[in-house]
Amino acid sequence: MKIARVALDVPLDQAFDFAVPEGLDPPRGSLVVVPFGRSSRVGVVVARPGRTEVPAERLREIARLVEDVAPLAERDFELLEFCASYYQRPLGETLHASLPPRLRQASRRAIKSPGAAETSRGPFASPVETTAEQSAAIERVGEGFGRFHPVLLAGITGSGKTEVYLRLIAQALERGLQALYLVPEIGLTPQLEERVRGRFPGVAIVAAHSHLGEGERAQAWLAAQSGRARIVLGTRLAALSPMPQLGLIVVDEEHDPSYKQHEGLRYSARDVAVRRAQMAGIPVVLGSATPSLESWANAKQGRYALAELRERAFASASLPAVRTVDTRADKPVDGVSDALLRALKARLARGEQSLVFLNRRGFSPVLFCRSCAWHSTCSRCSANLVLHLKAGELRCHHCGHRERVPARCPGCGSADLAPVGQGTQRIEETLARGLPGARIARVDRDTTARKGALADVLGQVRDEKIDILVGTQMLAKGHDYPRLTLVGVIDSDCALYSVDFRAAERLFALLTQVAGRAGRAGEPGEVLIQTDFPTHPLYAAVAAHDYAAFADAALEERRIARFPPFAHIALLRAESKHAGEAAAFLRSAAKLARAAGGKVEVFDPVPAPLERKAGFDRAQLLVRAASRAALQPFLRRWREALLEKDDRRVRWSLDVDPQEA
DNA sequence: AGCACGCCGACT
DNA sequence: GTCGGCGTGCTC
Repeated sequence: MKIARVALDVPLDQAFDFAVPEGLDPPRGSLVVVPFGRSSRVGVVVARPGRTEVPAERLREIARLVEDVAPLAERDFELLEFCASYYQRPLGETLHASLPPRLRQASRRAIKSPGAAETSRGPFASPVETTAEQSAAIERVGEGFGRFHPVLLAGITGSGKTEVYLRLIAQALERGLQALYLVPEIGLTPQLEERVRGRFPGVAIVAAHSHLGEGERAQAWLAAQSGRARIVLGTRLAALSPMPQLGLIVVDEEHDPSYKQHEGLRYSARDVAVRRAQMAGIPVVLGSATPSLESWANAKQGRYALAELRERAFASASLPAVRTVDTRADKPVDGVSDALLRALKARLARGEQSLVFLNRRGFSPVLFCRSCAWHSTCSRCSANLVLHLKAGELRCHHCGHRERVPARCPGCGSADLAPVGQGTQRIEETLARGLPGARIARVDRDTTARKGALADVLGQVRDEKIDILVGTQMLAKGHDYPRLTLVGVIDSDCALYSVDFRAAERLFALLTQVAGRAGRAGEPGEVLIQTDFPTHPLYAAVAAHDYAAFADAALEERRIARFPPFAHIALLRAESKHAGEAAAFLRSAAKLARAAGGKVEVFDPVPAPLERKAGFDRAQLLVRAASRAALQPFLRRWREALLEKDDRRVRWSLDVDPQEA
């Protein structure tokens, strides 16, 4: 009897054996439909053992192959095996995470198969000349075709990194290879997709991201897997899409935190991309104006090649002048300092556009009672409820809970309730009051919930129907505004005293990115950062446009603290509805870890940054090792021990290379 | 994860 | 007397 070992989308480490029916002989990597329990599921054949331990009466038969899907190629399969092993997740779950939702369904509608498209192999003309720096970068990467060749492309905003990517992709296509182009976010910015399509006429290009419909997702995946698609342009999920002739990987904005998945298989698409390039023996370009400290250290230590773009691609575009506004002297009124208000007025008078950036939506982050010190808190989370004045609601930004704004204090009955602090709504209101006649648009998750709403606003900005944009970090990413000459930053100091070890790195990246929005088309840009710490070295480095100075100082701090990239860490997260049980679980997990120890340092369990979320008590436990080689086998042993003592009242997960710790 | 089974509390 | 809470075990 023929046997197939099948991995299913269940959080179990083992695969399940099935009998293979007459006439079928599915190789490893095949997608099959199997009866499981009382339902039918899609599984992936992970092995074809000669025999099975499962008694014949319990062995069930594979129902059928999943139609129209070729088996996963061995190289793609091995990448997913690596991910499962490295990120400590069951193989079945990992394989399924890489499949588009529609292919995971045992019964589904047919997927429209696009005809075999002719695809152009170039040569592809470029509409622009490259600078000497760009040419050097292209050469630096291009010499690595056909071998593993990781390159960090560190290029200031506006230095023309995209042109470098496109020229390299052209080279890959001309060699008959596929290219994978990863970006942090694509569903909201169709411009890039248009640009890529415009650049490669006649080439089959697919986008892969979570904003696609299920049918489109499945089609894109199949096109990538069959080799029909020559360019896959996508977000982190595209890092796992199968590509038989992959010849080049580009990871744009490689420092961006959205490359890390925060649930299930907690992979870093950037790290997976590098590993994938290594397995396939191909070049990978990591591009950023503010590289992650990991990549910067890799480049400095020679593990990655380094290509730098220090000048803007258009000589006319100078870097913006970045200045701090000392908010101890120039006290902001309702969030806005006099200096910022005056600068905005000057732009209005000149018919230029401005952007005011504040990473907090809503009207004010808390409602406060002046007679009894009551303040609005979420009953299910350890967080304040944010006042959303227009909606007349208090909302929790962590669990989604909402309630009506009380007319009187729930604590003492006083009517003296005051909004404390600023959100984007309040800044919008402050500016409308201070700048009568200005055309202001707010852009945050609340105003862009509707599909296409963001594109509409950005269109209005382009058509110069908007004078001032107020918004959250949604505005920081990739859009170009030719008439925008001023960026105001309202309150970024909170990141300076965050407990998160990456907070400074993220703030530097964010400020550099928003600063890059100012003054692109020949007009000089200005950036005003409101702060209580105008002489802080981080702001000084942002003002000097000196990433290297910031990064080298930050790396030195990491070295002293023995944090990544000078150590490798993992976080065991636990949560429970029952008070204290998450912490208790972690205490015994720490004991197990110390027993299994070896070269791994085990910290004490601590409450999670958001200690209570949606009614769950949350805690975490950090472990640290000098190298991946020391950490990985420890994690494997530890996880097995934790699975043994599994307590269903506690949900737990391991986060390898966590973003926060 | 789902889904069944099974054993104790408050209600049509 | 039952409905249903969640603790436990199992899925080839």
